[in-house]
Amino acid sequence: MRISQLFGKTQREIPAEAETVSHQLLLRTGMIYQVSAGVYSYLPLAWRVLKKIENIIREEMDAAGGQELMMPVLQPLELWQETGRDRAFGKGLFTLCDRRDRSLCLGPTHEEVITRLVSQYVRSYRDLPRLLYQIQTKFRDEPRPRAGLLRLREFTMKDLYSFDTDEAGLSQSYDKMLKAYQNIYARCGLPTLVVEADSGAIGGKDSHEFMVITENGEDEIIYCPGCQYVANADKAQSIKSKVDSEQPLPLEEVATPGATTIEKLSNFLRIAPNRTLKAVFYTADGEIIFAVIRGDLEINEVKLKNALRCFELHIATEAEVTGAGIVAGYASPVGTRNIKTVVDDSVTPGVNFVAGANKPDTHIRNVNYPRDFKADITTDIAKTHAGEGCPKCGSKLLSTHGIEVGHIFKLGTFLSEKLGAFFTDPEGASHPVIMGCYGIGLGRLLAAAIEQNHDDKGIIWPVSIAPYHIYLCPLYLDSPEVVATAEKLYKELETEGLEVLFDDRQESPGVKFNDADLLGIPIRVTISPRTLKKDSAEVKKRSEKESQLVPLENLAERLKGLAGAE
RNA sequence: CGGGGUGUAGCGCAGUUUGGUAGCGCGCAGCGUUCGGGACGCUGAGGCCGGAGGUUCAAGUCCUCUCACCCCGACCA
Repeated sequence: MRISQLFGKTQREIPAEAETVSHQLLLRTGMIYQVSAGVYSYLPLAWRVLKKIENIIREEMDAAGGQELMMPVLQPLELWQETGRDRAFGKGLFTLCDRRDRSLCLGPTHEEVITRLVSQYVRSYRDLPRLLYQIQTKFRDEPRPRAGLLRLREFTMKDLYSFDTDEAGLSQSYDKMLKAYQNIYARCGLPTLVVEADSGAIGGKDSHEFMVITENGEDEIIYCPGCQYVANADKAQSIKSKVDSEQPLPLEEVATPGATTIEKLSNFLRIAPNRTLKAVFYTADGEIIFAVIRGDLEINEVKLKNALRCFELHIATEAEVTGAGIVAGYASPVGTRNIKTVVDDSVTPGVNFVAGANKPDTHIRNVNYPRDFKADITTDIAKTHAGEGCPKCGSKLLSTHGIEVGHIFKLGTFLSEKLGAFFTDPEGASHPVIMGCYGIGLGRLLAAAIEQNHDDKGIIWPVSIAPYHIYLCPLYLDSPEVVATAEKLYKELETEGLEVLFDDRQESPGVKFNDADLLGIPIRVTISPRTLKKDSAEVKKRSEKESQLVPLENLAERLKGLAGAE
């Protein structure tokens, strides 16, 4: 490709819109153009990269036994109502009406469609297992699209769905995908970490995420230096510090004017925060919920949401709280009736906690579970922080950040049951098909690759996903010899199957070199009167500082080796 | 949805306080001199000042309403 003909231009200045490195570089290189929040056009360079990523994914899916198919973006809302997941996605679902006033949605994913499809064609255990996948545009009305391609409303995703007869089969499918995913990231030049994850709106049990570790990633990862434990902070558990048990003492009111926070309360009463109870109100699908946790801990809303099995959860508004007859700042589980209460397991050992009294400026001492209050649910709803003890080995946990570039789930049977995907076993009995699903966002992968591979000059593409292999860079185009050599080499290299970006522009060396670095093409080949004196070209890898002179004679061969080798 | 911010040429910005002919740098076009890490000179093109309504002799600037985008929080590939 001749740069003079290429659609798209590099930009010298950093667009004000962009804060993330990948976003800045994608804009500066002229690879993407924003159409609307979280919606982009992909220019030729970006599209080439995306197609390469897509092909790597396709090859690995096929190698793992996947069969590619295609399903629609436009889906009847009814299908989503059948599984109830229209509510799970909530406002994230793009919905619309057709001319007959039928409700449709733009598919945020395709489990419903494929499960219905499978229900039609899978009848017997002989039809299983199956691994089906598609690479398709998906739509999610994200509350906040951001960081260029890292969080989009319209994005391309590869989704594979597995269908098995039993748990062992599901585990096999799951492992196959886990390995296939590791191959994909390795081939894309992206080191990733496999992390235990929460399954969110997709639902299901086991779930892992693939994380690219970068300090500015939006996910927090908790990991253990002592063992193999790694988990998303939303999911991570830890050993909660212990507070010595005591003999339960009788309840006792105490005046605590102005002590509306745990900090003020513990200062006022001169007790450690872990001897107090923190009470937080939430509204879960419209119902007021009471969450109780030890004062030194915080509530993890993802865990709380899972415990409640609700669709929508937010901290209760003041109106919602007072409407339920509760005094904010002095709320207490003691004596609270008719409100569903979720209690963190840190609270259950009795240690004479201080809790609110449900009246202004008053707390109660010596509150103990279950003597003084009841819990509808007792489980772990605490945020896990670095520094706490690893749940597996007890070492101190550490934390880092990452970008989620893939997510795999064991779904089980809830979708197949609801959508009627059953098979008959050898004994003639009917069972729901056991499902798994496995997703990778292509744009996100591309952005993560840039986050991971760049310097202050620009992108440093891994060869496997680079838009071109070679940046052919002739200097001094007023020299006929330079032009002739470059033109000849351009044809030669392309004949050899190398992908060449030919900088045929009449620009100064500085401009060309800077663009070469910005665009991050793995190998730069410079031709100038200086190199021609030695019948050579200068070859420089983007990833290395040093260049070398290579004789023109077998240059094509040498370059082929370089491009293939990485 | 809550909080913060920004909309003026393709990009980065000034101008808004105090209303009075819309500016700068980069980029773009032409000519010339240059040329191994974003060269220089001259000439030129390019603007519904995000949109609507209002105040005024006069609005980029003042008032009202609105829209879009970015950033921080709750969601996710």
